[in-house]
Amino acid sequence: MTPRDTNPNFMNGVPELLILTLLQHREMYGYEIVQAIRDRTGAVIAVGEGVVYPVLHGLERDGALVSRRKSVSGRSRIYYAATLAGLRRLAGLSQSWTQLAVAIQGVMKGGQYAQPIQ
Amino acid sequence: MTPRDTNPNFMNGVPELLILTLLQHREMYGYEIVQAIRDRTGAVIAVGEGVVYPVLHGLERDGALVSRRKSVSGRSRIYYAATLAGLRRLAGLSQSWTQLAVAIQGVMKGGQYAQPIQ
DNA sequence: TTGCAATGCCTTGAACTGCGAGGTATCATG
DNA sequence: CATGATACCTCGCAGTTCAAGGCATTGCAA
Repeated sequence: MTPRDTNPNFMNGVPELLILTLLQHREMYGYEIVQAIRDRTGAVIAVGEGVVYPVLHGLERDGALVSRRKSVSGRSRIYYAATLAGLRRLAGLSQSWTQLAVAIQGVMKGGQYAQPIQ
Repeated sequence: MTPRDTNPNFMNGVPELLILTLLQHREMYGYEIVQAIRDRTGAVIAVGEGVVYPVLHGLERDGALVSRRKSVSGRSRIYYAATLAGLRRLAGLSQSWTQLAVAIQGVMKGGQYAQPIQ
């Protein structure tokens, strides 16, 4: 039922991977996640709120995350934490990504697979 | 004018990267490229002809590739070779991809960038 | 010889993701 | 009191990729 499962598009799902990775150990809220991704990647990856919030909602709908409202110094925030299903999902995404990166790296390094010209 | 340049989508362009990488040293034809990508990635990446041919046409239109018709054992093939512009484009894509992979790797490995909690 | 698989080219429509732009509200600072 | 930062959200577009199909030829097998 989840569209992500029916579509074998090999590239997508990186925002989801990053978000789950960040939520792996401690709970965070949306706005914080946006900045964490920007900061930790040296602004190489800068996913906006228009990406993060829908992903958070989708993951919660799928039971990969749970949320709770919390007020911190007069600010109302929605903290998200990974569930067991979320961690499992992370494991899958993580493996897929590694596999992909290795495959691409392999083609780029190239040489060893190159068949002799003619 | 090239749509690829106006869209800051950080994920895309992998088929293009792979194709230019393969054409870096020797000319190949579309059908061959499809299989080369499948073979060299251990079927981790399996872009179809519906992906490869449009990319080839676009790259040729942009002057990154040149094509020539060739008949080999009764088969008519269109061989593509990278131009200087194509090699420059490959260099850019290659760097972008590496940057992206490193950034994601960094978040996944995690720890070292993590700001102290509190 | 007749059919099927592989080779080789191509296009089309749909799907999905990701993005910018915009909207709301609160708080702190100048 | 106005501006920027915080914090949430949604909408509709755009771009990439994909599956599915169509066409023609070759070669092999039944």
